[in-house]
Amino acid sequence: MPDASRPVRLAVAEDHPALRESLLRRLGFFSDVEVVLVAPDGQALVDGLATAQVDVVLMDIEMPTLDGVAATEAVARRWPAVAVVMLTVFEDEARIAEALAAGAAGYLLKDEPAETIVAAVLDASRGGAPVSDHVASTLVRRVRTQEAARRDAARRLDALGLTAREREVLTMLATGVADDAIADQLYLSLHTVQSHTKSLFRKLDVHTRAAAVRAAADYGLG
Amino acid sequence: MPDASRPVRLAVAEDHPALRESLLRRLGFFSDVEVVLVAPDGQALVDGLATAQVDVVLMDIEMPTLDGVAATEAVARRWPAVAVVMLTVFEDEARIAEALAAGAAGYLLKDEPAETIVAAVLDASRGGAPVSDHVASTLVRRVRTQEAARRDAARRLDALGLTAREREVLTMLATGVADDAIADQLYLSLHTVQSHTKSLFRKLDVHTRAAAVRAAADYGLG
DNA sequence: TCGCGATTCCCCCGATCCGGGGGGTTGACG
DNA sequence: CGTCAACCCCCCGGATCGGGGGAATCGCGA
Repeated sequence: MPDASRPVRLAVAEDHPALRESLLRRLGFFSDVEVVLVAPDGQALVDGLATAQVDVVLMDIEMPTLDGVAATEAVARRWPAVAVVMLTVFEDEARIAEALAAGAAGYLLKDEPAETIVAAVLDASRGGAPVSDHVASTLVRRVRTQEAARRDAARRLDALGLTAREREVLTMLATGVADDAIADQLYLSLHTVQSHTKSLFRKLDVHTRAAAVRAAADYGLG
Repeated sequence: MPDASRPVRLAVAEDHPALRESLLRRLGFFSDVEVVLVAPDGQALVDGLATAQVDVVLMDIEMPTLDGVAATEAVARRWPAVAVVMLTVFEDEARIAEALAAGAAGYLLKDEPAETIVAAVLDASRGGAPVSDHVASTLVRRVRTQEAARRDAARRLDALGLTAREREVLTMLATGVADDAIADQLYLSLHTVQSHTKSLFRKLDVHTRAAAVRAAADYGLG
């Protein structure tokens, strides 16, 4: 963990020579970051990290020998204290999610001015999650869509008019448990559980247990 | 849609008088936003929007008569061109997701300086999704967790060593379709499908069709 | 007070499923 | 050229499922 009194020790992984030099030159104007490692590909970065003391990595995605996502995964596994910030031209949701899942702390687009990149590096070194505006917008859209779908599913589930007991039985049924096991766990007769499942099938408009499990999953149960 | 030549027309919904006045005073120093509507609760905001021309709303969450989330939902439904930016002390993921699902364009925490709030309002008026650093961090964490879980599920699915045909059958089975229907759709004999499902049950380590559907859902199929 | 829905329990029966078993053909890979 | 995995087909018996009845109790609101 760096403290505020010394510059953040930075590694840069970028295969394109011109972009790399341009980035290094622009970073050179800032005294609060110090580039201590430069790598033309992911493998070189991982090798270099074995000896260099690094706080933050600025990571390109498209690189030979070991791409940015795989390199991020390797760094996150072997040096969990190192914060990786992606710096790339790709702004699609899949790529962003992939990088974050691999363990990236932040995600910047390459058109950011140097001040923003430096601020992001400092933020990441303090445990923050710096993202470009456009990336934040993508994340917001993703969460919005997911959450709206979840709420809509819950609303449709409510609209089915299930009783409390039916909902309870459905929740267990949704996990793949058989009727007799449900009966045991709810202290009911097998006949009673079958009676409830019959009502459930009618209300869910399904005719097989498997379809009921599927429907329950679609409604967000389990 | 506002253009750059005129100030952004802003509405403020905040029930706490002192906070509201403080916010209005601080916003007053900026010429690129103009507060055209002030409401002490969600209902008053919605009523006011019927007559006022507003580009962006700064919305508190805890308010009487109509809370910020419900008000956001109402605004998003009736005036989809109006961008709502939450401005609140709540920073928990559930609250953030709820607000975004309701249609909020951005989400700011109340300790932001006035410059940041104004910049966020301008961003929102241009279709952006302004979020405080801490909120971005929460969104990143959420996406990271989800995506990592998804990838892990896919990895475990691969580890099962299903054949292409089995995977195909499982995908259909997971939707609740019966064996004979699977046979029809894949141009197979019922016996063949049953043969595949037997292998699937063994590899998935389940003993009922319902549990298989459940397992498939857990592995991210469907 | 009356009725209605929710909950619980029970019976029956045909269709389907589950888990064994058995084989045959093809194609890839050593 | 063998062999092994994948794919396909078949049989059967016991268990379960799905759908059809009916009935008693209880609580809550009309």
